[in-house]
Amino acid sequence: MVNIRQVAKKAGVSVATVSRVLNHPDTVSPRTMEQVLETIKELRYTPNGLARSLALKKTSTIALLIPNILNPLYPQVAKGVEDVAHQKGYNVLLCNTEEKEHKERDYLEMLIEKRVDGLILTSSLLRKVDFDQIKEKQIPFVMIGKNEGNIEANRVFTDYILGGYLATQHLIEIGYTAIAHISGPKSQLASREKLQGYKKALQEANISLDERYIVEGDNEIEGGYLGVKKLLKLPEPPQAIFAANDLMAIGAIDAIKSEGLRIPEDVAIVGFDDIKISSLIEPKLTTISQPVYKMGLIAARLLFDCIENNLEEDDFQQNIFIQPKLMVRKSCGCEERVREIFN
Amino acid sequence: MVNIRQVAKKAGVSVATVSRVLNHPDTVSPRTMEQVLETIKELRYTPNGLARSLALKKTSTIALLIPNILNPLYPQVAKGVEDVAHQKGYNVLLCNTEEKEHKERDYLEMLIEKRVDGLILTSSLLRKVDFDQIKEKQIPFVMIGKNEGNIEANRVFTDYILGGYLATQHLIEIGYTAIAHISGPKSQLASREKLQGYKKALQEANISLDERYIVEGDNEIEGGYLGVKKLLKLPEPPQAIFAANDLMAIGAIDAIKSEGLRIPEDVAIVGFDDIKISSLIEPKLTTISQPVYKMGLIAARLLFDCIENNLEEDDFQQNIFIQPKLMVRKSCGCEERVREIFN
DNA sequence: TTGAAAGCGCTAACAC
DNA sequence: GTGTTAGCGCTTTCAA
Repeated sequence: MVNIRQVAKKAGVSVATVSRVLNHPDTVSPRTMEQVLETIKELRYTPNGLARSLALKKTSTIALLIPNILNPLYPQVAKGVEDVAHQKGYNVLLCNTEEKEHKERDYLEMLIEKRVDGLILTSSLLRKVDFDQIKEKQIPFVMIGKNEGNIEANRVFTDYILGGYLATQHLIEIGYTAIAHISGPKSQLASREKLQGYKKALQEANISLDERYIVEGDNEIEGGYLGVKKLLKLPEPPQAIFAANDLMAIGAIDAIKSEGLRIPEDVAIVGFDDIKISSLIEPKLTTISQPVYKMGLIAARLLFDCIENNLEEDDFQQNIFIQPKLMVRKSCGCEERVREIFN
Repeated sequence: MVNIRQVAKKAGVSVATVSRVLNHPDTVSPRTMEQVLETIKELRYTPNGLARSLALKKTSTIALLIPNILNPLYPQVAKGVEDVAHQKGYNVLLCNTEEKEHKERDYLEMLIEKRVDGLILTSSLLRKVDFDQIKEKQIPFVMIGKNEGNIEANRVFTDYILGGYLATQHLIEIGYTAIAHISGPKSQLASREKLQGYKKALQEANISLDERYIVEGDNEIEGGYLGVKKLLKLPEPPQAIFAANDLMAIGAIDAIKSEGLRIPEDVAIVGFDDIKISSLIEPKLTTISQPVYKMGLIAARLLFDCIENNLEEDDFQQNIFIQPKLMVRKSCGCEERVREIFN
């Protein structure tokens, strides 16, 4: 591939001049400018970004680590990040960690070697040592979602305790008392927080906790399906279920239907995430919404703030809190209940 | 950040030796090896991949261009690509082109500058000149899906004409004659091919084509919704609809329900893609399946073949054809019809 | 087995 | 305005 020297030679100028034409057009005479530009076109010269990055110590590349690209939540985050990155002239390296700590760490290593300008970590499983490494290498990073160990970092997150609380409380308000919870993997902080919110709501309403009503899922459709199958086998099956994410809620709905039961008449469901499909399935899913696309945007902007202003990590440490919101639709049986009350 | 020279100095060896330890461990004495490894750890040295890539003319990075990450089809492709890339020790740059030709071209430019080792293009809008550029720069690439102009390339694709044909033919077999089609943007080859398959099936069955039965959508849920609204206003609304993708089919179902009509009794629906959600909505969607995850895998493997064997583009030009498959579920009314026949 | 040194292609400080 | 040149951090050839 043709390089800057060949361009310089053919244009009858120095490499510095060619470089100037590309990077500081205003410092070069119109005449030379034109000449150089022309030979660039003639030779089909494409500057070598590696060399450029090496000299500049800047790659114009950031990385986005997500646990599972097949969960519709994350493409939304990715789009948010990508949108602002592209606008800023950056590329984004996509790393799908599959919720494997070692894979995430693997990636981290590769990314440091590649000298990415910044990192966005979602639902990270990394530990303090890993973050110490990132900080030592002075790589700006932003986290989406909280994680174990309460790492100091710029962070965009929603309060899952509150979310879990809101979901459960809504079911309680409607009038249910036998409320089950299909949680995500307990190994994840997010799952435990949602569970905590669930418990808090029950407690506040003086509903005693039945441990059999809490089943652990995998945050996938299948997990919701299996969870319901388990719950319905109980001597006293629940009247309502709070699923820790929409995917599991969808699986739950599928399972409930397969048992010949109706939603919400026989079993009410509330999900979490408000993925697009949730408002399109039958019955439309009542769920807790978190604006993930926006979270991606915000995280990326935060990251670029760090990158561009060369902020020390400790300077500004922002924790941006995103409020989860209850989206009332059909699956919770809210309407039926209201009708009942007013008739 | 600490560099190879500092490691060499502290370890009391030359930079060449440090480099050897990292890249050709077998050519170095155990003693030196150990020493170097130790100082590497001590100094927390992470090799600079940029410099390495510059010297090696190899970045261990490939790029994946997709039109719309929010369409569940593409995360599947991305996962396929990412899975094999990661296994090969490569990173993947994700580029969301939003079906904008200029954005795709923009990206291409950036990617060439970054000297990616290879490219995977899905549903590309690029033209011959762009591909000429890629070829001239000798960047291996694989295309997923056909595109305008019939570019010579390694390619993994499904026959959309056949897919459209299969979908329509199935509706005809069931007994429908008033069959509408909600197409994707006609500007896209894929949309036109599906339409072509639709027409072919009608023609074969001697059903005359009614142009009012063909409406153009946007491949999004909304497009399907709007399409149905338009179709149902016709003096003789269709009994069945073939939607060019599942997203539009889902929108269509929503619209049909909102009109108080039943599926498939009043209007039958067939989609295209078989995204995961299709088997979970009510009624379960009959659709044409293309194994996109596998297509991603295959495309990536093909790409790495080119990269690793340094194949000339013209050498081996593979066109891998993936068979679309009809998935019969509920939305087409197939069962009802069968029951009718046997009663 | 190891070291010296020439490149990889670019940027920017410095000199003219 | 423009050219010369010293890096940026690595790999690899060649010689020892």
